Amino acid sequence: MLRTLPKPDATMLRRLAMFQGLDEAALRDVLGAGQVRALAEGSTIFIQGDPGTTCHLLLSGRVKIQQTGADGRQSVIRFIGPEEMYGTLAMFLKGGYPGDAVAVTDGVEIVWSAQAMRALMHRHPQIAQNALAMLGDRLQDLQSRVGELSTQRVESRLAHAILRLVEQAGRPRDGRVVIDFPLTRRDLAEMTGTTLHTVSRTLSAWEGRGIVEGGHRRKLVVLDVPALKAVVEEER
Amino acid sequence: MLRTLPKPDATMLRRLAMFQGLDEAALRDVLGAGQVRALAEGSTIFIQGDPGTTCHLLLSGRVKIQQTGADGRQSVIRFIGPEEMYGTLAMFLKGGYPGDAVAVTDGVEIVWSAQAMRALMHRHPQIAQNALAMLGDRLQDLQSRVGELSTQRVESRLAHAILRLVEQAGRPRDGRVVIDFPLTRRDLAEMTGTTLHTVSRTLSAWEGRGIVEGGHRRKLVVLDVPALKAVVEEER
DNA sequence: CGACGACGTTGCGCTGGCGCAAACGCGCGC
DNA sequence: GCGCGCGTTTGCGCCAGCGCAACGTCGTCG
Repeated sequence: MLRTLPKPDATMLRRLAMFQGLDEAALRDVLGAGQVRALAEGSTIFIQGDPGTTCHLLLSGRVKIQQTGADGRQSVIRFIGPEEMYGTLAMFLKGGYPGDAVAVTDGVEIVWSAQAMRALMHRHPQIAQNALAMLGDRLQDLQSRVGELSTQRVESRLAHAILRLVEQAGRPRDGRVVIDFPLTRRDLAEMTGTTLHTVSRTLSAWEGRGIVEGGHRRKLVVLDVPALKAVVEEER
Repeated sequence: MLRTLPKPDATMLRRLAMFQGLDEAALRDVLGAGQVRALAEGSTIFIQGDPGTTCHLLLSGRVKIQQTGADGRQSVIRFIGPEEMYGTLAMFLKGGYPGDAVAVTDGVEIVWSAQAMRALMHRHPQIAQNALAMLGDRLQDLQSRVGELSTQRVESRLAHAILRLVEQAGRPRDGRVVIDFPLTRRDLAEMTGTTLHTVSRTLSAWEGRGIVEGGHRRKLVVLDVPALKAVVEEER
């Protein structure tokens, strides 16, 4: 598993927000500083609280970031898809990684040591600028979620969460949208701040109305995206 | 109001996380690029959605950052106290300022244009690094609040919010802690994602138990900090 | 191939907290 | 000094959603 895999083309990095505005040579420099490795489904990549010593770029597969609160309650912070970075800010945080990272499917990623990334940022200040902009976006996103959590009701929040997943990981397939990685009711509950019971009930109701189709685990099919959007908009 | 006021000592900046690790000359450079100005109670400093063209450092007084959601619902993001910066990330955000900033008391601040701040970051890369670390902290804080909002109940959230205020703006006064800037029940409600009714009820209850003392508006006195902490910890 | 375990579904009762509504008190402006 | 208005308090009814619990279903491993 720790065997080094062949590296992808440096031009791939150009698509990433993190490496915007870098020239060819810089991209090769960036790529050269990282290690490619495989991720096995279910394996833990880093653990909440550990000092942030790595930066990750997922090439394929899917990774779940989850947090355990002081009271032991879990919450799912986000899902990472191909060509997304994660664990990047931990190197700047006193508390280390803010959550656990677990591979929910097999996958491949590039890893940089925090040291290497710091050196890269030093050699190419544009990266730090980009990181700042990305963090800003994340912050904004989180802030909107705070607003959402406190004002919307469960149904809206769930609809919103699923729409995010559709946006990020949805695979259109003759009119429907398929989210085909292991996504439990518990995950959805922890993403929306509710219980798996309520998620199950709501999803059942939607299934009855032809909005979604819940395969039993590891698959969620959205039949009617507009209907979900309607649920989000729904005034109380 | 737009009259330029005398600038404070450059060494003051050294206390700020944003300017850690800068030498004397750099601090003077930073200070020189900003403008000092007065803030009148009730005045609006910037408006949600406007392009982020300024960075602010509050010297005295108190500023409230609030957000209006798509559904028109308001939420209070945070309160700014002396020696805190705000509006700093808006220059990196596509959406401009993420919220409105309103002075809740008279005050004095330093303002930099986004241009000037960008130039400063370019001349002193350490500032960008510091900004990254600060953003990271903010992100972490927000993430914990997301968890809190979704799992804790109103009472805990309210207690937590008040404790934050005590921490940040509390003035110890013979055993009690006084928060002496205009803080309405509505503000507290919008900070904790509840209604002013529930806040009022809860505060009344606490008043009965000798935990707080609610002056009618513009003042909140916390008599028993440990009791509040106990409320936060309280298992369901 | 049978049993176990993880995940999902559903019913039921309870309650925290919201919406509505009315009354009150403090401070401000006239 | 008087009245008006904002902020607050409090009562009441209601319902979304949680906790508990039992049951169903699928995948897996011995």
